[in-house]
Amino acid sequence: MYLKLLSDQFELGITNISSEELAELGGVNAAKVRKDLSYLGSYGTRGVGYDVEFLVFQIKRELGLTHEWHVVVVGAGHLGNALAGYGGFGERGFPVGGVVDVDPAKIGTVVGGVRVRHLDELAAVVHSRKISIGVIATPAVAAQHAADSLVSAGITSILNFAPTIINTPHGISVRKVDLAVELQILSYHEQRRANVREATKLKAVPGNGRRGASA
Amino acid sequence: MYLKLLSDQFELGITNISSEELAELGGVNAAKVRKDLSYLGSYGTRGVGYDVEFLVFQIKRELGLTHEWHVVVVGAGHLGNALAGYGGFGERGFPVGGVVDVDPAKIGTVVGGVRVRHLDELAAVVHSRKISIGVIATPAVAAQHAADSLVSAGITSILNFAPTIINTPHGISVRKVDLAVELQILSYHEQRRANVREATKLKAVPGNGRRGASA
DNA sequence: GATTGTGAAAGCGTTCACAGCC
DNA sequence: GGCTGTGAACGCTTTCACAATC
Repeated sequence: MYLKLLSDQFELGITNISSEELAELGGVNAAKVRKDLSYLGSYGTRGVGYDVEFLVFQIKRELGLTHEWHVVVVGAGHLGNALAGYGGFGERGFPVGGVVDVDPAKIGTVVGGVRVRHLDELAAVVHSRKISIGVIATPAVAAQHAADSLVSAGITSILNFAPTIINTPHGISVRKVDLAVELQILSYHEQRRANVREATKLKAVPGNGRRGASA
Repeated sequence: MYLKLLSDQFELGITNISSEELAELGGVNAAKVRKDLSYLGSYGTRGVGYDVEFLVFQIKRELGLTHEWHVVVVGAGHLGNALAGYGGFGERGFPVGGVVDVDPAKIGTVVGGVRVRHLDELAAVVHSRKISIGVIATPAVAAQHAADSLVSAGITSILNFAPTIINTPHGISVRKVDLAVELQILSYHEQRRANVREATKLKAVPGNGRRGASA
């Protein structure tokens, strides 16, 4: 959040910012901002504030965003195509270094600017392009095989879009984007809204108020 | 998490479960399980445990998952196609009730089992199919217009896949799936691994150990 | 005078421990 | 005896408040 806010401010030409201003932008407490930023080091100036550009650099350094991380996408279907062509990938420091699939019809086609190669060549692709992150964009049944192939190829960070949980050895970082869970959270909000509407409707009917109910 | 674990156990034929067993499965504390479940009501039986099927129903009821929530996908590109055809959508209670786009070439084609209609017809699609959740799968530049159209059509829950933040009136639930943030988290893990490798390498070189460093 | 950096206090979620119940 | 439900204890995160610094 700090990286996003500070980058935006820098784009707007703001060179210096106080914890109070930053807290306002992020909707959090100013003391929390100062304590959070203090973990990076003592980069503020008392009576002045923080240098926006310097802080952006320090946060990027901590997150490992001072250089690019190449990603390989496993699966050249609609999802693989969407991810490889996604505006937020290459532009934000994660260029697509490779796309692999098992479908002969897809191998050789160009997706996201790179030529699709066979899953069996994954290790070669990973090593020649210095790829460090793998993205699984296969159907559920192929996800575990994709994960095993990525681990064999030396990948230690995996982003899983398949609707199934993958098993990996200890030491591998896995993030799962679960669309069903996202929708479940939204459905919970919808359900609460429906409950409120229901309660309001009941209250509006005379004689239906709960007896003895206090404010 | 409880819903997932309990559903899995029910599939396996387990009809009763103790907080201890459930805690073990979820890798959490048994007291936490009991306290969490107590918010649903007192559905356990002392000396026995919880009825798995009953608990699954109660959790689903709380989350609003006892009936289906129809979704409309805005954007029939690769991402829209991937989402509409995603294994975790319809099967998990979120059938795709409509897909809309603005590209004349896409209108009329079939995506995820439904015919693509024009964005201008969104309100009609939403009302005729009783749709309550909108999914934005457009390029960044079109996302705000998509959001405005969804809100105008009466949608109150939006799942945003576009790489930009959308503005909505108060009372609208918005979830954003930010691929760049997912990758940033993985890059942080990679960076830490790289730091550890670096530190190990330095330690391995004789005479490079930090003087006065304790265990 | 303004703002940071940080000990101390407050707040909050988690865990313990046991009374209550089957 | 076994297990739940929950008040109390604990520990971590957030916020306050102010000395240190520009």
